Amino acid sequence: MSKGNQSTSKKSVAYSPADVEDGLYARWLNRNYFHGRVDSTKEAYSIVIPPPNVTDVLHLGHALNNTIQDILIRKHRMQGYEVEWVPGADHAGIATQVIVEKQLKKEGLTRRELGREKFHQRTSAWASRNKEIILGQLKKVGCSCDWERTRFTLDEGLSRAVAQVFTHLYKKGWIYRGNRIVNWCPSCQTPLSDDEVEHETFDGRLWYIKYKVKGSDEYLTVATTRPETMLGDTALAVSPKDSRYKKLVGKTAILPILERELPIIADAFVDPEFGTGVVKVTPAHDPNDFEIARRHDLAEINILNTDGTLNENAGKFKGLDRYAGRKQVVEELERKGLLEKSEKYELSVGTCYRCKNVVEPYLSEQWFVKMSELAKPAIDAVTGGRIRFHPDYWAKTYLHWMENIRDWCISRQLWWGHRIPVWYAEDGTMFVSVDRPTAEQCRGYDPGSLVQDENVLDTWFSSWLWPFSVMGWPDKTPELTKFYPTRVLSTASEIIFLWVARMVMAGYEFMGQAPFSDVYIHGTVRDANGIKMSKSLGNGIDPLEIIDKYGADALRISLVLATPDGQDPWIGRNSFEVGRNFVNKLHQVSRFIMMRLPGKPPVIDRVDDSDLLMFDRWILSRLERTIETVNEAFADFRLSAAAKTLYNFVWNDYCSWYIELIKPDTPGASVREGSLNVATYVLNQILRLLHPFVPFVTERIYFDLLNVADDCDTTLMFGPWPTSDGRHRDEALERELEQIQAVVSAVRTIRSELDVSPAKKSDLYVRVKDPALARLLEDHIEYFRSLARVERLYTGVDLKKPSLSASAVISGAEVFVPLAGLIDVEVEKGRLEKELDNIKTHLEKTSKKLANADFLANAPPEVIEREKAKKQDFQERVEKINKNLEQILGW
RNA sequence: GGGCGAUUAGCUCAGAUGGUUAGAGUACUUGCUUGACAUGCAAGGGGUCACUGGUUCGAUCCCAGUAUCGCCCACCA
Repeated sequence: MSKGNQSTSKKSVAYSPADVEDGLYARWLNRNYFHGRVDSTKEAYSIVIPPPNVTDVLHLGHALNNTIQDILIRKHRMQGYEVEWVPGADHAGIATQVIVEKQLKKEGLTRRELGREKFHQRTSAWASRNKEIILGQLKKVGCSCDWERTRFTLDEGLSRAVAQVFTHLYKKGWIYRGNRIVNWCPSCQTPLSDDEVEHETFDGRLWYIKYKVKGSDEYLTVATTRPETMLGDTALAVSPKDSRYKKLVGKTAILPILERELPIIADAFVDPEFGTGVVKVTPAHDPNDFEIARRHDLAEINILNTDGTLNENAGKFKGLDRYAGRKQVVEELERKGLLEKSEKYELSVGTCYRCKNVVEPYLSEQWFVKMSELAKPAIDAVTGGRIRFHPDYWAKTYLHWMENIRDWCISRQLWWGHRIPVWYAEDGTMFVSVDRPTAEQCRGYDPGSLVQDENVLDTWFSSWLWPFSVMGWPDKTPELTKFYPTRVLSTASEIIFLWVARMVMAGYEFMGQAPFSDVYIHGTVRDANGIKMSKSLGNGIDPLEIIDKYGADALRISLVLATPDGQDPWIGRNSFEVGRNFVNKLHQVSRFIMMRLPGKPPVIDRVDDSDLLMFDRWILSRLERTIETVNEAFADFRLSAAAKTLYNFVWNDYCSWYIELIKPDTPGASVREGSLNVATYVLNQILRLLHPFVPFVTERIYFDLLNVADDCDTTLMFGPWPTSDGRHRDEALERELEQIQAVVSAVRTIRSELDVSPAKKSDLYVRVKDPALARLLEDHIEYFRSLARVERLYTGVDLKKPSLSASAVISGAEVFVPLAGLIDVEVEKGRLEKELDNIKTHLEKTSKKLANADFLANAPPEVIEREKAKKQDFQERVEKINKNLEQILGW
């Protein structure tokens, strides 16, 4: 066989996730492993998925978020909890409607032409298609959701919950209908809640408009960023404290163009320091002006149509778009000499979070939820520590919003969503009821003649109920009893207000307790350049593409490793190689072990303590330390740290050192039985610890290790999860191994720097300070012989340096490798001088410290002792290196 | 205007009641087809821990300020 063929045949031993993942997932599903049982006696651990919007297929952010949840779920399932992870999707009111209307537009249709019924059918079909795609994606990622309990925010059950909540709050007086200034999106033609508005900074202008004072030649100048709104002015206002304008209060000004008479009023809202100190009052298009108008009983003139064009109140500007209207108003003012000036002005304007158009403050009649009472228990829950944020600084953000909470505009002039459960009689009488009012409920009216409110509810009005509505509320279901409250809510920071905060309020109001105890806030996924991934920028990465190329396990562990706690991960396509390589490494080391295993079933769950050699005890000590660190990290929701700990343990301690140390020198020879047992035991523990992160490859290896048929009942999924009793922890042993590692590394460095072929073995001389180290090395030379390419080992306290040998000085020992004919004197000299410089620097630092009387007087004794020991060590090494250098010069 | 976070190797990030020779991955350089793995092994180079002060015997770590970047909140007409 040619070399080329060999290398291709070698490639085939690489782990192939595509051959493993789908089959295992189907198997888990078939066996119903993901289903949470309400009649279980085990303690419950539940999570509800943040329901993805049906508008989008999953992106990397979802992959990350759901991987995090799956890790928590799988770990607790292994720990013996009765686990429930409720999946589902959100109907995403505005977002979905905007997309479907765009599709209609392409076909030359509008939703009105189609009619409400047909529009709803069409949207519904589109949404459920997307929902299936999304749920399929979650399965590809490996999420162990309870698919029997999949929910959709528009499901019948959840819709009943929504209507129930509406009527409940209405009866309490916490839902009201009123004329208020709302954030109106002229493109979506619906109001938005304050939290759905995104503020952006724009380069705008400030126009100074002159208003004539009636019966005089005086003019008042008013500055505005939206000159077209002057068409809706119903007053001018000044500060009551402003002496400049005192005499004008009570007089009348003339609105330019429309020539309407405007009262000049005094209101404390006006800041005399700002602008000209005079404010135009446009009650229908500015929230402050609206308040002023209410105080002064002013008229409210709406100048806009719902689509953002000017209406009949705009006079000759009627029909113009708001911006065209602005331009023409400015031009006309200029012609009339009523525009004093205009200047550049940076302003922040609200935009629609769905369609990105600039929203208009707009007076209309809408439904609102009064929030102040709802917020109280939700504030207490966080200040009282019953709900914890991770990282905890998000609690501040949450509390700041809660403490300044404003009423929530919940009605939307859309068709896609939960219809408001309010019915009207012809005379305007209103009935609020979960279902169409019965004859009894609307006495005196024919129930059939009642007309339901045309509008729907904010999409968040259903998602804020999610933690209990998915479990069947308002019915008292076994699911609610067993699985409410949930444990953890995992999400990115963007929806803390829109969703998390509101869920807490709903949890207290309707269930009497918090919906979860911990809120895990992870970062927002950014691309390799730090730009937020988004559809519109096209910099997103499709998780399925990554799964196809690298596998779901690689996707998962790579995401977790790349996501620092609380910070935004920067992810490029090659970020996933880290995980792919790691998964393969795990697969390879398992192969190594399995190749050595005798035919009989291996012992995987215990070790024989009486049959342990040094390295066996060492890896067990390291394992227990790793288990402790991982469990601590989980307790603090530091998943990335847990993953990193495991990554390092597997790759460095287990593969690079332990396996290499127990690997027999001669090819094909068997590994010592006791060590093979330890290696297998540790592998089993590794598989368990890693299973939440990389469920597929670990389960696959587990089957192979036990050599079980695919249709057996074996699985890692139900644990046990590793714990440590510290029985094998041995610090002294770990120190000893570090000494061996230091010797091996020193030899490797010498050989590498002097360019010695790995094929060539060499002798090793180690001059030790403490005979114990000599014994340690002598006793274990057979284990590290091949790691350091050692032919014969010589040790001793007074060992003579062999001639023509390269040297290295480490703590407590000198290492000599005789390399007659291979040493380039200059290279060796360079090496030693460099090391000498390095040690000298440290020696200086330490000496300086110890020469400082203040240090000696104040530092704790153990710190002084440590410094002294360091100083001595450095000193000895400097002397030794110097000696070795002298010798070289003699060559 | 207010608040929050970040600033450590070319890049992405760890780090510690304040005393470690400041680490990892990646990229880079060199050597290696070694009977688990080239998706690998070994070795190497690379850092005034953003800046300025302060506290301290000692600061990359604590405090204050500055700068830069990012995010959130806010009725600056």
